[in-house]
Order: sequence, then structure tokens, then C-alpha cells
Amino acid sequence: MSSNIRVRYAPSPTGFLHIGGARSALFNYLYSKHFDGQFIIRVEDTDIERNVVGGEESQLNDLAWLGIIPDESPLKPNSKYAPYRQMERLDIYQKYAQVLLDKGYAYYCYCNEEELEESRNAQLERGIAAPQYDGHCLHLTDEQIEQYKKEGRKPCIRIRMPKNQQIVFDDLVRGKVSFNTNDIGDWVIMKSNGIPTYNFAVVVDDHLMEMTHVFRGEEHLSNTPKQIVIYNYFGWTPPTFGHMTIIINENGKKLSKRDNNILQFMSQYRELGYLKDAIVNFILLLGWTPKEENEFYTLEEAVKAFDPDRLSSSPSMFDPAKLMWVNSHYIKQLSDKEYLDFIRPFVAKVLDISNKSDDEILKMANLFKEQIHYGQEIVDLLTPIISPVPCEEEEAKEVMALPTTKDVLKSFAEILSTLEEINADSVKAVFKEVQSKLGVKGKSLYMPVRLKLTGKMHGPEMVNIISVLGKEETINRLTK
RNA sequence: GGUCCCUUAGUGGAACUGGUUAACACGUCUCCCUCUCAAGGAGAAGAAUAGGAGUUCGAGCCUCCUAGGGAUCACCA
Repeated sequence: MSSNIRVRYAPSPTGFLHIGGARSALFNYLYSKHFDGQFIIRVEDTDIERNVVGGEESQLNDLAWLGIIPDESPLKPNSKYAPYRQMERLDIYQKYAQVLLDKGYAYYCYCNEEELEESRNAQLERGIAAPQYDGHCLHLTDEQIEQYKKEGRKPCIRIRMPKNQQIVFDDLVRGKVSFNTNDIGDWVIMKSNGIPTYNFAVVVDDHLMEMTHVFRGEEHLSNTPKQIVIYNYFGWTPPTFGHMTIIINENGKKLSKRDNNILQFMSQYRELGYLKDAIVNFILLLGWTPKEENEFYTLEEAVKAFDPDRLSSSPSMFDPAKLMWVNSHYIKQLSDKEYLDFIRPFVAKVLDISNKSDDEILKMANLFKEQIHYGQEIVDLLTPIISPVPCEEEEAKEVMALPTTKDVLKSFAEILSTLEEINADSVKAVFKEVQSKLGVKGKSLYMPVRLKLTGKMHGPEMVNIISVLGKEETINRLTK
């Protein structure tokens, strides 16, 4: 069963996948799959100055990692719509620009940067708040054109905006939105290098690729009337638009790539040990709320539950604390095997695991499974257990100076050495025995052992640490 | 500045076509558990729904005005 719903995510390979992009992709994906439609990835690579190598590949990879798999993409083209990279579709845009030119809806413009700047400043000086293209090239004589050509100027193509026309559209997120064309100047559809601008290419592609819905960030809201004018000139039906709220930082500003205190890129979260399910779940809740009170959703569940009516129209703040909480929730859900696979690379950062069995690694990593928020956290937590450094804190020194400490350590090591098997229960029994033998209990019993073994006042339960260290290593450290 | 969008506790946000004490979650705080840190359990504090006016028996929900915030105004996407 499949519908004719077609939606797309259209990244530009000017960088790597960031939170906003992932969210955009996710919601488009959810919408398409909720209605049994197709999800397409089209690469908008017309900004040849800013494209970065590997950008496309890494974005597609990160998306795939999240589970967002396209039905069509540059790597999985449908011949009916291919190609899927705009730079491979240049002839198509040229053709459609020519149609507009022929119909008189567009015209060549020979103005150069300085002239445009000059005109803009002149308008500003006259008190015009939003300067527009002045229409200088709208009525050029043949002589003028000849002159420009002789000067070697390459023209761009501008669209002629209709006058005094109200552009109204029904936004899935915001309801009725309207703009007046008088507020929009004649804008460039084809740059002088023959490459289309975003607002033009996007219309041609969305139409040719038969997109039915477009979910994108609010920053595109003011682009929409420009695009609708093109649809109208061609006599095409525009897709249904939905402009999602922007994501803001803790200062209420749009999340920008320059925000240093918030990680922006998917790869960074991946490296820090965030789980894909947690990230999907977290991003899902950024600007969308489920009808049910449950806020945990797998991607599959989200597809089922997704309802565009519940997209929020006010900005949502990216809250790293909530992300951590969601992630820790998912970590706790992992099976032993999943947890091991997930945590192994982080354990490997502090411990040579080449001659360790899976079981040993898991046992060690399980010490912290309940408390870590993301994988990287285990590195610092594990360090004192693997290679302890004596604690210099005043409180620690006091514990070590207790009159009972020496005896505690000594008899603990003695009794431990008689054990057949080391596990939580047997170690607990050792503590009990030392306690009844010496009459020392609580802090003054446990702390000396803890400090001697890990050099820290804090950490997982003592019995678990000892179970992991094993008899030999424990005694070794206690008697050193 | 023009245009457009938004405004419910620190944060995300719920509240059916207007109908009683404005949900829930994160965070914060307290207590319990406990050798410690976490985790977990129990509980608490925190919002006159930006302000004002109107419509109505009744408004967070409808209308208008004001204020604040944001987005956007490129041969970037």
C-alpha cells in the first residue's frame, strides 16, 4: 500500500549534518512514512563556493545512522526523477528559465555588484526601509545591451514580480500566511555563472520531482511567496508547506553553527556516545508533541504517531540536559550485548582491551551503566578503577589516619585471600566478617578500602568494584 | 527600518468545537535507600497563561490594541 505522498529533505553539502538539518529530515521522513509515501533526499549543491568535500556523504551517513533511509537519493535514483544533485540538473533550470524569459516573466540583468550596492544605498538614503532591485535592466535598449556585452558583462536572470498581488498560502504549522508582492523585489533566478539560485531551483525540482509536501524551517517562511510566484508563472500547483519552528539556544537565538556551548553536529554526538534512538527521540520532541502522555518513541513508533497538527509554532529551545536524560534512559534499556558494543570503544580509551574477554569488559562497564548519560562519561569514571592515584583531599587523609584503618585493611586482605570465589555476595560477607572482628563499621570500614583501591572517595558500590578487580589485584592494591 | 512569525512555571510544553484546583516531562529543592557519587523511590516548591481592552453567563483558547522576542530582507541555501 503506498500513497502518492512525496516529501524530501534537501541538504546542501556546505557542511555536516547538524541538529536543525536532522530535525528537518526527521519530520519529512515521519510525514512521508506516516502516510505511506516516499521520502526523497535531493542535494542542493548550487553554492559551489561553500560546498565542502565529503559533506554529502557524511550527511547521508549520519542520516542513515539515525535510521532515516530515503526511498530515492543520489545513490538510489529513480530514473523518472533523476538526477538528484542540482549541479547535475543545470540544463533543466536553464530550459525553464528560458520559458520564463520567453513569456516576459523574467529578464536579463547586467548590473554589477557596485551598481547594485549604489542603488541600494541611494534607496536607503531616501528613507526606503527595504530596498529592492530598481528595475534598471527591465527596459534596456539594444544599444545598451550591446555596450554591456562589449564590456564583457555576463548577465544574470531576474524574475519580474507581479505588482500589488496578495500571495496567500495555508501553512500546515501556521495556518493562513499572506505576503504582498510589492514587498518583494525582482530577484535573481539564474546567477551569471549559469547556476540557478536556491529559490528557483527548489521550485523547478519540487515540481518535477512531484513533491506534495514541504516541511522546512521557519527561516524559509519569507522565501515561500517568492517561490509561489514561480509556481504561478508556470501554472504549477505548489506543494503544501509546513514551516517548523526554529531551534533556539539558551539565549533565545536561532541555533547557529557558531554556538560553541551547544554541540551542533550529529557526528559529535555520535562520538560522545549518544545513542541514535535517544537522539531521534529527543529531536522528535523539539517542536512536536505526542497526543499520548508517553514521551518515549522509537522511530517506528514515531512514524505511527506522527501528526503534523501537533507541530508547535513557537520556537523550541535546545536543552542539552534533557538530551542527556533521554540518552541515559536509553542506555539503561540496552541489553548486555548492545551495551557492550556501545561502550567498548570508550572503555578502550582507558584500558587495553585486546586481551580482555567480553565478559570482563562488560563487568567493568556495568559498574556505570545505570549512571552514565553518554558513553564518553565512562572514561573518567573508569580511570580511578583501572589506574588509581592516591587521593590528596583532606578528608581522605583523615580517613587513612584513623586508628582502625591499618587493621581494617590488613584483616580485609587476609579474609579475602581465603575466598574461593569472588562475587558481590562473598565480598559482602568479607566486609561483615571484618566488621564483627574489629567492631568497625560504616564509613570507617568502607572508606579505607575504597581509597586504597581507587584513590577516590566516590564511585560504585565497593563490593562490585572488588568483584571486577578480582582477588589478586584487590589484595595487591590493599597491601601496597 | 519594511515584511512575516511567535508569546502558558528555569526549560519543553498539555488543555477536546471557550466551561471548575492550568496536565505531564526535564531541571531545582527535601526526604528515603546507602560506605560515597550516581541511579532508583517518595514528596515539595515554582505560572494571576506578556500587558490592556472587548465579545460572552463564562476566555489560556475568539476580536482589537500595546509591548517584547524571533525570522527574513544576497548573483547563500
